[in-house]
Amino acid sequence: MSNPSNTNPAAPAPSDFIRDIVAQHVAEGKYPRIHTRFPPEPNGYLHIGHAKSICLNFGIAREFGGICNLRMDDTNPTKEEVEYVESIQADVNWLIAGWADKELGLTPAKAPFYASDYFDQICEFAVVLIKKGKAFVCDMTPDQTDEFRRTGKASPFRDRSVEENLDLFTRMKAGEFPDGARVLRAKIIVDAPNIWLRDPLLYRIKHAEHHHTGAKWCIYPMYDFAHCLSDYLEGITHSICTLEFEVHRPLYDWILENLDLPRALPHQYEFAKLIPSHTIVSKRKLISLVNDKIVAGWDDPRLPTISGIRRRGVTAEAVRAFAYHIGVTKYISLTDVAVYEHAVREDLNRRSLRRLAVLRPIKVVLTNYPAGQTEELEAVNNPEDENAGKRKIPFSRELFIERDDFAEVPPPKFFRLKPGGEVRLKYAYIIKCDEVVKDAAGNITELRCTADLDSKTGGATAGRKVKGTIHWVSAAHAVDAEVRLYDRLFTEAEPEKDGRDFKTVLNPKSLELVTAKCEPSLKDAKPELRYQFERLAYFCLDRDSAPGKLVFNRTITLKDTWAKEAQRA
RNA sequence: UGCCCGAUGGUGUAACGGUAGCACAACAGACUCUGAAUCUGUUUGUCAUGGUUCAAAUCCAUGUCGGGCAACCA
Repeated sequence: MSNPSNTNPAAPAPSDFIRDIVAQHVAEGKYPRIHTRFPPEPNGYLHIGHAKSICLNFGIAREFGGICNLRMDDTNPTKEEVEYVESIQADVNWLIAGWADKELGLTPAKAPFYASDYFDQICEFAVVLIKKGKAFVCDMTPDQTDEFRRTGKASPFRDRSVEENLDLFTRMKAGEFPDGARVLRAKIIVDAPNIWLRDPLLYRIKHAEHHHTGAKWCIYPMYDFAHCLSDYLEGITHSICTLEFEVHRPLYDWILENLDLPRALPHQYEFAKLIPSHTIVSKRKLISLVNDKIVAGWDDPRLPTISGIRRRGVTAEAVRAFAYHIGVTKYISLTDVAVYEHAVREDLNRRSLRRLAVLRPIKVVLTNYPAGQTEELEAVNNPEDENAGKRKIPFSRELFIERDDFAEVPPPKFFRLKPGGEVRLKYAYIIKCDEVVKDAAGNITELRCTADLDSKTGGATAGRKVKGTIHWVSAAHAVDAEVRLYDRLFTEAEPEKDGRDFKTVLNPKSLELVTAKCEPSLKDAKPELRYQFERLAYFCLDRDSAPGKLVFNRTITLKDTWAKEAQRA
């Protein structure tokens, strides 16, 4: 178990500086209950970086007996869409299923939370600030506002009367002014060292339909105003976000502290977001990979999107184990994809059903095995799990083996099949290669071998030691499957290092299609199960499969020390 | 430029003034009817310079390097 806290209550829970703070608060009894939230903006698909945040927020709720709200941070109607709301919900549910479902906070309607559901209350808070003389309506153009804020100058509208501000804000809300004509601003410090305290914008005019509130509003709160108040309204105790919001924290606190709120205030804590190697995570660049048809869609198994990860066959448990391993700090670092791959392999090794399948077949004929005879051989489903049971595999005179498992001129330390050499067929016989048959062009078309008929697993000479064991499939019984061999999308750890165009370092072999020969039991492959094609890789059934048409995705290869060895030679 | 944050092996992380540990990676070996898994072992580290202290990765100062913010985005 890579994340002991997943199943073993006695194992140590993850520990990091944020959890230390939370634990301290729990010890002090500072809050009646720990309450976190995951607040994505519904303007794109969730990716592995979000997964880190989800695991952190839901994990804390889980470990400290709290709640974590999924909240759509939807304060900008021109960028957000229902399609994204739905995908976010699906991705979060998938990632926390069976792990933190009980910690998922839901609205009375059993739906996720929406910041836009608080627009009435947020608007009332704006009025409170105006009445306290702590907010004003500003008529400057966006360019002027930028200029004044950059240079630390006061807006000429800063000292409007409360009455005028109230009137203007009411009329903003009523739709009397066009987009951009006026904004509501907090009155804090015009030349504060922290830009976010230089009379920041609270509300702007946008005559736009909102995916959740429809045409009700033409003014929308800015992130800084909506976020802290949404947190407060939901009773959030620990508002955990990424490092770029660190400089916003004084504003977060200022708004809440200047509203005379009766309940305990939430506090913001920041951590470094995940930067995974060998991929890109930026929304804009992900979109361009999709639009340029470099990948097949948002859930292309090569993408680091949660939907892509899921389709690739990675389990939620593996993603959570990965999140556990990388930890949480304020240090911005590049996380080697090897850490992720290790978590995926560890999980798949434990749960996968072993199957025999040949990706690049070469025919083998056992000349001393009776034509027309078929045997059923017993095979173990999962050596890591006795309860997975056993199955039968048919064996006959003509077989397929992997092209890589035969070498006419074997390199040093090659202990697979070679002319005159012996190898064991897994669960079956030891065979010896007598003859290599080639076509006119010199391509190998067939290997003629003899089997040691007493060497069958369990048989008289079964104990004979041969160095290699290879997988195989009975030619007459094999079922074909389309197999999609996925690999890393980029050849470089940092595709955009030193400003290079990430499209120049795409891995040309990130997807390779083959038609594999599979053992017949794979006809009944199920989408919810995971398979290891022995000695090759882990696979899952793709949703493109149909009755009579098998499609498998390669999730990840087995570690291959031989490939490394062979490369060195 | 201003403000803010950070720096521990190749990579990621722990050590909360008292033996620098763990994971990944790499390498070597054992085992193996998966060149997988498993097991054993090995290599490699506190950004720099001062200071405080019996004792500093940890506290302080300065510097260096890296990052964030300076949207009517979040």
